[in-house]
Amino acid sequence: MKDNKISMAVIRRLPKYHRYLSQLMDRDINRISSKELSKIIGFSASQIRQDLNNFGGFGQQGYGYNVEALYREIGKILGLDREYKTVIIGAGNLGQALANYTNFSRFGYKLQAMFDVNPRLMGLRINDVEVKDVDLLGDYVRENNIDIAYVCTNRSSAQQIADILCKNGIKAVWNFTPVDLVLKKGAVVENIHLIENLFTLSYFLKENE
Amino acid sequence: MKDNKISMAVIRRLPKYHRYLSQLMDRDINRISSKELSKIIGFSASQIRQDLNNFGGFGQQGYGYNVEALYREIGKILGLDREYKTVIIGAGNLGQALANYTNFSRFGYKLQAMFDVNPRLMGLRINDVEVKDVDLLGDYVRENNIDIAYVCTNRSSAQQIADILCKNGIKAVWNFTPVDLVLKKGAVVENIHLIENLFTLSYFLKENE
DNA sequence: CTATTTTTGTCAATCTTATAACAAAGGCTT
DNA sequence: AAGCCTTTGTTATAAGATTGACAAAAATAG
Repeated sequence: MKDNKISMAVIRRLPKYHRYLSQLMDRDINRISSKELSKIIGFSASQIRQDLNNFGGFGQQGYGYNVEALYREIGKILGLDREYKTVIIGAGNLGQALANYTNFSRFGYKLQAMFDVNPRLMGLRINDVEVKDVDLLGDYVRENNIDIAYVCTNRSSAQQIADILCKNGIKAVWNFTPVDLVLKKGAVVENIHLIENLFTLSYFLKENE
Repeated sequence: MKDNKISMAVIRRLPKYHRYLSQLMDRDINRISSKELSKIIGFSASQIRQDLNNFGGFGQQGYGYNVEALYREIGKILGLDREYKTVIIGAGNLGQALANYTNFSRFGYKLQAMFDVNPRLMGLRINDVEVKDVDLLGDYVRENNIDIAYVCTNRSSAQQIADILCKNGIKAVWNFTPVDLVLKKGAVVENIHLIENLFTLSYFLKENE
């Protein structure tokens, strides 16, 4: 497996490969060519071969790719071969929705605790996880070696929460607030900017008319 | 305003311009150069100028861009100069979270109704919007000329819902399920694939170590 | 009113990403 | 077992996106 600088475009396609391979496994298909995969996933066969070849030759000429092996390899590349301790900050509807997603846990993202400012939510248990006072966040993250924090607060407290997280050694932040968080060098971030996605949707709606 | 084929990369940056311009307006700044904007938004000044120039020369040499005018122009490009009738399918935590977002309504996305299969949720009012039986979805969409549907169902019913929506003239689908929906030609789709975003986050986490 | 500074719009160059082409490897058929 | 067919890995080519450079326009300063 060569490791020299995979392009962003490739990385962002990997989860989709992973998902489609999982589907193939469900259908008990254990072999697939780039051409067949192209048909169902919508990327060109050439692109698929080139993408996968970034990580070493998983395929075999005249045969194609072994679905299960490829699925596992891509999982490994994405870091799904280990567990992550996660917390949710903001126990509103969105935070609760994320807490209830069984899928995340299935792939190794283990929710340890939730935090909120609202005293009425504290002590509540959602999907067997307790909502704690956000004042305890920093200590909790540090003492429990939390890997990933899902930030579902409102816009105004997001950066302040991010600062607390970074100060206490968070490794990754999943940001659901409409703010571009500034993090320390040790931490990475991915954003779900809902409103931006909705705006592009209405752009395409107009274009399509 | 030239209209000949704007690239996808540009489109996806527009909402971010819109957001930062809004911030500038809040701070009563009514003029900005590409260089200054570059510093706060993080795109290169050259890219900013080229992006904006796709839609016609909004700037003025020696002066820069008028913040409010530019904000309004980008809003217009994104289709924010009109209202959209929306529905939510799936009134679980996520559906409820979306129903409670005041931001969407502020930008013209007006929630008309919610739908669910669960009889216990029917009749419930969330943020003043009623949860209806999903069996009524098709008729409702057609009769009320719904523009956009937010699909927050589980994976297994998503495509079936999409078919109903298309058959009844939906124009856009905002898809929160981990499925790639197949739509009729008249409809556009944007996906929020949470798990894919989370996977890339753990990839970056590993890379960053 | 003139000179200087700022800053855009735009063209050219570079860098990145995607597609096409094809030799080499290996499976499959008869 | 021989020959044909499939399919990869990889290189070459094309397309797309970003950055750099600079003339022309307009503001600002003196």
